[in-house]
Amino acid sequence: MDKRTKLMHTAKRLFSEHGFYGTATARIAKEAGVSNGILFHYFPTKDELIKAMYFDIKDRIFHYSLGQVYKGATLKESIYTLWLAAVEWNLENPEDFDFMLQFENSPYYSIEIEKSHKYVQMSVELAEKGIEQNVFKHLTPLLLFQLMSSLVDTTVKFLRINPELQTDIEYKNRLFEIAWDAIKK
Amino acid sequence: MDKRTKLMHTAKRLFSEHGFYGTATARIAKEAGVSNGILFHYFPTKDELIKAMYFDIKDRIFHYSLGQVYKGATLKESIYTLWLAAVEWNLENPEDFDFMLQFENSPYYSIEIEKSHKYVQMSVELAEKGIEQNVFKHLTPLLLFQLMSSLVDTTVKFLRINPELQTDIEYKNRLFEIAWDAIKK
DNA sequence: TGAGAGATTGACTAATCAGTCGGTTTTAAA
DNA sequence: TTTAAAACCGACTGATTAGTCAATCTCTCA
Repeated sequence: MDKRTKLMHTAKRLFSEHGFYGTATARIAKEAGVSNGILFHYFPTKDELIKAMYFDIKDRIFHYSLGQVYKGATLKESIYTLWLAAVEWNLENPEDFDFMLQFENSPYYSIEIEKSHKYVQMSVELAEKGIEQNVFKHLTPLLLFQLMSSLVDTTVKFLRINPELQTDIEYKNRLFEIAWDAIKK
Repeated sequence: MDKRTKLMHTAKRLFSEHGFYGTATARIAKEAGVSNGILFHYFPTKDELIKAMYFDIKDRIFHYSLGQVYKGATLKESIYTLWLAAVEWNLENPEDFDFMLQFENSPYYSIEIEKSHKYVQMSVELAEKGIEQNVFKHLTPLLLFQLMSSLVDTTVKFLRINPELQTDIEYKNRLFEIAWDAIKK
């Protein structure tokens, strides 16, 4: 693993555990087993490191999710697949999940950053389709996406403290119905 | 206004603007117009200050909300009243809202802290009632509350970037239906 | 082989930070 | 009026911080 990746892994772990505030750059470098200088070689500032990590995580969840949906699926099937992919990815990557929550609720975050990512753009397009087909409530597509996202987050938080339910696909389906009922007409 | 309150006001503004990380205690004291020492007289550590602010905000939103619900209301009416109270309170107190989002998604937060507050306890009791009456989905009461909360947050974020909709009560009712559909059976 | 570019080091620094402390003023009750 | 506690001040400190830099190493390709 190259040092840039090592740094991001270590940073993710420390940030999710101690927050942006509680994590010194020197500590990241030390625990990653690299020199202090190389951190600033790859990431000019601590903020750049944080932002780079955000885009890296979004990229990974995007490619993971995209691999799951298939062409012939109905709208509800597609939404279900994306919902489930998001839930499971976040459960399997708890540090990424914690990092994202912190980042998206910090002053770093803005609506421009959110809109700039393909993952959001794809989801918004899907929302538009659902509205056109009169399946979704007639609301701003971006809002529908944000509602879904926040329900995914809440679901993940809940399944994290109830791990015995994580393998119960029947229960997960019931959790999906919450999100579906929220946006469907 | 006493100095303790002044400090909390200033801290809230600075934290919501620059985050916990970006706000020095010395700056809080300076902009509050008090000495550095008095901050640590009232709050032994920066963390204590942050936690005290959390409980203060929860208290205020709790008393505000409680004043709105009336005895004879149906379950849906009560939920609507609480939903609307939360949305409007957060819109009117954007700094409190930003602070809460940051806090609740930071490593400071835990499920124990959440459960410890009366606001949460009251909401959970209401959720239990809804489940008993077969009006809500049969899920953990705490989960139903958390779902509602996250939908309130998303709604507030949305109304913040669309201020022209903030006075449109008809539109707000449609936004409430999202949350209602999510939890109702 | 050699030259140039990028990767890597770790000691270093200037600034900033949370928290302390010795002392003064204000408050309120006795 | 006395007294003691609480409020208050701001200079101070030791630790920590993000970020720099001059030097060395490693890789690549001509």
